[in-house]
Amino acid sequence: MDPHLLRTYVTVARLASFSAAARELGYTQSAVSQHIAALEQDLGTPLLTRRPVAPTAAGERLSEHAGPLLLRLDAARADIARTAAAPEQGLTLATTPTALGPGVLASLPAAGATLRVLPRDAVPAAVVTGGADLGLVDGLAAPSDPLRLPDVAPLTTRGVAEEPVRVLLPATHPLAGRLALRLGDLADARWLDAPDAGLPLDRLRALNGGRGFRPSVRCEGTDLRSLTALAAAGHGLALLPASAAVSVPGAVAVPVSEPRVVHRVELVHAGVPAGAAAVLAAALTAVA
Amino acid sequence: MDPHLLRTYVTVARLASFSAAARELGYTQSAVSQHIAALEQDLGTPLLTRRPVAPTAAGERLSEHAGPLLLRLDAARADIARTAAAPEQGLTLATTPTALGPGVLASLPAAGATLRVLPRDAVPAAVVTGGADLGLVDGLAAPSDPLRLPDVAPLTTRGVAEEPVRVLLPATHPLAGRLALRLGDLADARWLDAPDAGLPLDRLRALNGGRGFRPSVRCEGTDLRSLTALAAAGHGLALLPASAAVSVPGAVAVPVSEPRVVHRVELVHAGVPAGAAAVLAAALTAVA
DNA sequence: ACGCTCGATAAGCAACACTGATGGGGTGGG
DNA sequence: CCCACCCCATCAGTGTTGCTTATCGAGCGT
Repeated sequence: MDPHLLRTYVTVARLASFSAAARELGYTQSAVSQHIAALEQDLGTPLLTRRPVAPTAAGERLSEHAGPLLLRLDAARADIARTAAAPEQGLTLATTPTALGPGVLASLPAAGATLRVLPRDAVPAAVVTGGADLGLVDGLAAPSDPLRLPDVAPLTTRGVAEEPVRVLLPATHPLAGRLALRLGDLADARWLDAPDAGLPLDRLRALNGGRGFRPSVRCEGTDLRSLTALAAAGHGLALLPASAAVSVPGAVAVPVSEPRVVHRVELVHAGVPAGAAAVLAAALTAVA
Repeated sequence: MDPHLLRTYVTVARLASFSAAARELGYTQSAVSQHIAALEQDLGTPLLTRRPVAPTAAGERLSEHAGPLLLRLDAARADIARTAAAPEQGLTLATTPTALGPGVLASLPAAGATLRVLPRDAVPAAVVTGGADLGLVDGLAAPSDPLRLPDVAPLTTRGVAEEPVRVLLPATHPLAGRLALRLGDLADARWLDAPDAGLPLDRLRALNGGRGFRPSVRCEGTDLRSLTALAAAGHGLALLPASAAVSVPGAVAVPVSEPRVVHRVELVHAGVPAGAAAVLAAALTAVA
């Protein structure tokens, strides 16, 4: 289970082609073929069907493991590089789009920081691999409960902000006039599925006992404006933090009364922040 | 970052000796020396001080990463072996000592299953590496909230049981006569530290805002009887699930009223349980 | 001062990991 | 229908790697 073999396996699986993977990795096709053969011999089972190239059941399992494994490997390497030498360059902050509430925005420095808006899972990854000094992740949680994060590497988190959530409904929706809504009443509606933009549909489904919250349009990317436009056009409902759920023409944002969940933002960093990162971290947590 | 190099690094760090690690791994001392040198060159920084052999700061970081990394590697290998061929042998159930409540015990089959009582962290590890078909882990949680588990590999969990917790106090303790106690009132007392037996002192401290709950005697191993004996002898307090906190002579178990936490037991398994494992899983979850 | 142990280093050798070339199987165009 | 093409598997060749044995210098206890 050499990491190199793992890396070629994932690219082959992704591109569904030995030759294309070889080109991308800078190997010959022969080498890639031998890599896969070595992996299959090591694990004692075929991982890919040839012609067409597709993962077998065992290969599916490996695909699921290989990503986090390689990520953790990079995280370890980055962590060590970080402790070995802290060059302290320009500060970068990775964040999900919905984590940028008013409190956070207020405490950003006027200049000198770069912001990377990423999908939800990519934020911890960026922080552990050194792609960002600090990260902001958000999610739904019971009040004052911590978020559940993938522990790709040792991370420390601190709560930064909590705010109520609202449902974004088209103005024509029968419940659009309500002052507050229970999520359970909307379980049978169609919901927008936008995992990159921080809309955790599976999380809602879990809160509801695994039922309901069927997805309508799936929306990839991290742009919130498109999402609200979709909701206004009646393509599905969306659950957003109060500050992000602005009422645009054609849509209204109604507070959620039940269950008692809040939109929570957490600051995540690897190790102990130093220099400019420490200043920003202090400013961000002072809001809370 | 070859896994082999990682493995030799962790054994060298653990044994604090190149030669001893070489003996344990079946290499020559020279090979181990070259392994470490290769790692250090790859990462561009010294990892160990020689004479005496001890990890540097970078080495400490690596130690923290290497364990989960190797565990996940084993988990991937075991997972693939599992999907490739399901031999379905004798069923083994890994469990923490305090997870074995009355409900769980009642639904165990009369024979044919083996039980492995392990420290808390070892249970998920055993399940993902195939050392056990099912696992039972326990911990403190808000009612009906899931536990926080290390995600060494994709695991599925299901709640099995919840029960109130009690504090085990020596009979001579000033609060021993109370009908119920608030944990906050006991933050300044000395507590038994028994991580293997499922007494999460750090978790209590976190609930209390990071303060208090100083450890007294540290008790390694998974034996609950020793723990209650220690508590009865006045060496420190212990927080246990109601069914485990039997009142022995010299000690009383008092319910906890605040904060509202329960002792929760979860069934954990990798993939979809089949055969005898599925039967046991169904029996266990039927209790909940 | 001596002997012992520990880790680093040098040299040798076998196994490995690539490359380039070749072959067989499937597919689409002429 | 057959040929040309693309794909992956396999083979032989070669430079590199990874391990071993052997030797050395340094610290430590006697």
